[in-house]
Amino acid sequence: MTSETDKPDAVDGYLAQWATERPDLDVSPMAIIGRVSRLAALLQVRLDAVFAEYDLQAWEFDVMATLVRAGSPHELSPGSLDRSMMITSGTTTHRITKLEQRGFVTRRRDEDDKRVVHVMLTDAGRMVFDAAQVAHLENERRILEPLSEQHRAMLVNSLRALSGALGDDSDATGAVQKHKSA
Amino acid sequence: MTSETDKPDAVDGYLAQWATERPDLDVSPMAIIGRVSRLAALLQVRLDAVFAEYDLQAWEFDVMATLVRAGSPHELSPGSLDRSMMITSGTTTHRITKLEQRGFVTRRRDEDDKRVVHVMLTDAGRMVFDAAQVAHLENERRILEPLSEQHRAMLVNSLRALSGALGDDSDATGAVQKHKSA
DNA sequence: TGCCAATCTCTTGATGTCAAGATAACTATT
DNA sequence: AATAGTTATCTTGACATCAAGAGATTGGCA
Repeated sequence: MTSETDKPDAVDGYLAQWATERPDLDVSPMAIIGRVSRLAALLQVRLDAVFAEYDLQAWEFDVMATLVRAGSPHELSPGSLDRSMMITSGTTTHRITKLEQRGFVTRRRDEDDKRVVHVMLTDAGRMVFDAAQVAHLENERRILEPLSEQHRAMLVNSLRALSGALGDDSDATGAVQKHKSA
Repeated sequence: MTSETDKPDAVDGYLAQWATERPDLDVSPMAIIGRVSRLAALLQVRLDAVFAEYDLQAWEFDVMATLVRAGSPHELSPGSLDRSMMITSGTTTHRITKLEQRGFVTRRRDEDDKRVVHVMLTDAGRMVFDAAQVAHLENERRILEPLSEQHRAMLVNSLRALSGALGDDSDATGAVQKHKSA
């Protein structure tokens, strides 16, 4: 089931401990799910280090990336940001306020629908983001550099399959319904 | 590079947006790193739902799992828990205190070295954990059920390769040095 | 037209986490 | 012994996040 060719990692260590302590249990799903969770945490540390060089938090980069990705004029409503970033509306308010204080985004009320706010990236925000993004992508490339082309292709394919198992299709804007298990 | 056989997921959507907005940038690393991060968040929601059925937070399950995994007599020092769980000592203190209040663990000072504390799972804690773990593993199996055996094997192998790229070898007890790149 | 339900943003209070440092206990060297 | 450095745990203050709901605005339907 698991290849013997690769060096055992920390999750292999966990699995071995469980095999000793609870040999009656089948803990094999952890080989996938536990690894995804652990790898995400390890990756985050590496990504944060580069964001810090630009005096940015990962969540600040995230907000700005979402605005840039949206295309010109690089503005979205708080509600759209909620859904894109898998966070609650209170968190979005907080993030926008902080970024506004730093001069990276501005708030503007919609004229037609006065409930709506438009969050727009400022020139200063765009400049910081563009610089950070280049470094961020270099960092990501550096992290993946030890992987063979075959391993990268396998990762993309199998991770996409896992996305499918989780129902994360391409028109899922990012929203996640908590405690609503289909 | 990326297979065309699988249904596009949300990350494919992001990549397409970047291809439109910044065609000059090579954002292909996101196909792996972005997916791992997103999948971890999506998985966490699914795992939390089952923990909630046992009135447990994921971090409570984590602490108890670490103690059980350690083997009889199911006790570890706070420092060991820090390192196993990739959290800071302050967080560990808080977690132990909360679990102690719920009667799931006890603190005991070491007789020989009075700096040291032993955190031990209580019978009540062990009973709750054992029940939750069975449900948790069932949940993980259910999540992975849509995946073919081939996809699962690919996932394990390629994720382990990514562990290797991140230097997460089997004697990495869980400790992560922040901002100490190489 | 007037009102009710839906929509959108923001507020509040609680919680888990971290960084930095305080406190206590041990160890090695003199 | 005495002291300095090391180790282990806990404390403090700041902060990002969430759940729940408040406040404001809009749109549909009587």
